Amino acid sequence: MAVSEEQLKESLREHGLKVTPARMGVLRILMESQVPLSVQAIIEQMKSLAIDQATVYRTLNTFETAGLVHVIDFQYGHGHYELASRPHHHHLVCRSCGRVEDVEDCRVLDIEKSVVSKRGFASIEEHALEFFGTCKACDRVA
Amino acid sequence: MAVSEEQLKESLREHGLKVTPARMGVLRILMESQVPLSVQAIIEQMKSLAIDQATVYRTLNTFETAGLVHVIDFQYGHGHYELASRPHHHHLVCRSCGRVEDVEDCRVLDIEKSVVSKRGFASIEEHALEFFGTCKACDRVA
DNA sequence: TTTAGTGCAAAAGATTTGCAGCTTA
DNA sequence: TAAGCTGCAAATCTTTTGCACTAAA
Repeated sequence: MAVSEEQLKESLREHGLKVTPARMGVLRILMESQVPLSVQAIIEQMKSLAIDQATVYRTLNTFETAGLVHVIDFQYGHGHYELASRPHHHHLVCRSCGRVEDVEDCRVLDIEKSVVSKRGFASIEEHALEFFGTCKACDRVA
Repeated sequence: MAVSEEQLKESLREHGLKVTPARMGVLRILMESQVPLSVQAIIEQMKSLAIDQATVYRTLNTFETAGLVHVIDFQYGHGHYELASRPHHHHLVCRSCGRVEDVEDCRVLDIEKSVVSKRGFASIEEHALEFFGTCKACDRVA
């Protein structure tokens, strides 16, 4: 879980970014999280480092442009950030408790291939796939 | 493309909603659109009917709760609304020009089944799948 | 008539930006 | 040192809400 300073610095440099306390902080939070985080959750955690929210927004945008993070949509009206370095996967979201699980099994590539060949599209760079349902714990309560 | 007043009224009543000019207007805009629309685009169109933006927001929330519309995420930071009555499909979005095409071919159900059986989830109610790429027109220009 | 919907204006939230000062490479 | 970050405060934008009034069933 714990991430070393060196890992953080190396990761930033690999993406051509300067090393600063704000970036180290945001990156550490994302690296140590098991689930995608909202901007607000990150801002909240960054307060302990006395980092301004404007900086958090700027940092996340920088990270996104640098390809360091992805934005995931859980249909809450705002995105959630996740490290782009994680292996390709999707999410399973419980609409009752908000619990999020990863889904490694991705068979979307077949669909992609046929979509590209049948359509007027030149290429597909990315796809987003999320599942929404009810987890067993919530189901038992209901 | 044109939608009759009767169709609009019937659709609203079917969902247990009162018939009002604001609702007829928003519903007509969604019915006549080939693509999912942002709230701002709808507000813009509703100005010609002298309907306030607060009413548009309220109307869209009402529609969503009533199951009349779905919100789609194109990763622009805000959702796009689409009629829920349309047959199940996904979207192909050109990141260059914003063009949106429907993808009828959905083979996600297989994934869903295995996800439910292997995981601690009781049920899956919905999934969201969007593709992002470059359309041929944009590809030629680039 | 009764309940629900709407306009208007204000409030609340979320995100972005200008600018001066500070830090990184 | 030069270029790029950051804090702070203000500006923008987006969405929600209170309330009096109006319209739908």
